[in-house]
Amino acid sequence: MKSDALPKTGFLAHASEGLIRLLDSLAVEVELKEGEVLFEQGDVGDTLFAIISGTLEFSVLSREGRKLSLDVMRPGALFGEIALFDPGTRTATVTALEPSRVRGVKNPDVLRAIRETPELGIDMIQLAGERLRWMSSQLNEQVFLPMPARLARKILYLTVDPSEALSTLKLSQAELAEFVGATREAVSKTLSVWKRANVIESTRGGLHVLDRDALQVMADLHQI
Amino acid sequence: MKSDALPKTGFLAHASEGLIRLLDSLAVEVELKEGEVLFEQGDVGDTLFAIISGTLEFSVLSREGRKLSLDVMRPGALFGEIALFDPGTRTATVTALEPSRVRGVKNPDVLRAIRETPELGIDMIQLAGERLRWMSSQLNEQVFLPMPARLARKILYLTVDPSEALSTLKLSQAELAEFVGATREAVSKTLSVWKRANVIESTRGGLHVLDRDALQVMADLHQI
DNA sequence: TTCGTTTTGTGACGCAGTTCACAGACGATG
DNA sequence: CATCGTCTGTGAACTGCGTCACAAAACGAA
Repeated sequence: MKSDALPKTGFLAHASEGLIRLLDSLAVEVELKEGEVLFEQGDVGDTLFAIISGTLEFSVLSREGRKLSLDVMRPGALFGEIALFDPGTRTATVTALEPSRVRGVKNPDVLRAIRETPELGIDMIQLAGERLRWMSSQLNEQVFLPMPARLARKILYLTVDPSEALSTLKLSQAELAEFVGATREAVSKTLSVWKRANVIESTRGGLHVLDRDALQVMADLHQI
Repeated sequence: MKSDALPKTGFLAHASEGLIRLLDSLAVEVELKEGEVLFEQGDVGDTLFAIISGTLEFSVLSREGRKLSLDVMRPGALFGEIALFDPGTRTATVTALEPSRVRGVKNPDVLRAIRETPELGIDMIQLAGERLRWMSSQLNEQVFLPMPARLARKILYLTVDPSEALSTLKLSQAELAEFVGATREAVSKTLSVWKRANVIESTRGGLHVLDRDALQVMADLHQI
């Protein structure tokens, strides 16, 4: 079961000992294949997860099945905290982008642990705070920024990963479009312009950032 | 200072004793005039607030000064929880819509109280969970729903208040537009249609809901 | 190599909402 | 009651982006 140690990256990098212990002792490990769904928006769930290895996608769905991807989560990330204390349905869908392993702790176990170790409660509130801040920024971008600015931001955000060499992003234009909340065609047209301006270069199923500063400018510009 | 007892509505209705005691003993009361800003997006803040009386507006701003109003908060509501444990700036602006009184507790006091009474930490996490769920639904609506559906939803949401008689909403069309994330003109045109269909009636600076069910339908329709 | 499939590139067209520009309507205030 | 500022209604023009409709690459498999 507990095949590997917890990564010391992401949220876990600065988590309290109580949380580490909780994840080490009471967690159940789950293995996910590429493309497999851990949970879906609307499911009832009472489990908090930590990523041991792999990358998972975090997205929300409209009633008609349109999808808005919000984040790619990496080892050390914690998620699923909403459903923990507020009994209800999941507000997002989490899918494995590659073979991954996560560890889950259930509601009652976390509650018990918090009553024993209040520090753990503070950890959880901090986690919720970060998520809230993040959601708030997403709402802001989606509402106020035009598509090209959102695209530039997502590309910048998704390529800050230190593990990836040279700012490469391996997402198809269709997937990128889901992150940006636009159509594949619109994304394709904007990327074409940026390619001609030597801001990025692209291959089938991926793209390189050549001029980060130029993208930074696009991200702030609210017209073209 | 503590001129009044805490209301037993909103989040405070089901809050733990520890939270009530915290707000009764360590909180500082603040009086707000109509239109006064309690805190602004970008401010640094470390205070959690509870509304004693009045109504406050919760909104986010774009860099260019465009505003998206998200909620009207009433007595018993708790807010400002993000900045509590995650040292950073406020993600929203809170303004008094009428003369109001709020009580605030500072970060260190809450932290100390949580370490003494873990139950309080669970309260806070639950609050954060509710807020997260709410933000998530807002993001969903803003991204996926066309303007008339968003308008119908906001009207329905803002008129569920039991204290107001007969589903009256006292907001100008310009203010409503800020809630919906659209222009005043667009809102005006949609309201005109609904008036002609006897779904609502409107006066200067306010509106009555006549046919809640019809609005309900509009809120779900994704076209027209 | 030669298919078949999945991605990418682009154009034509439509439409929801914005912007701009007024014209009335209402309610305060002198 | 006359006037002024703030709301409301509505049209015309513009536009960003979605929808539709292909064509051209890129890649895998046979």
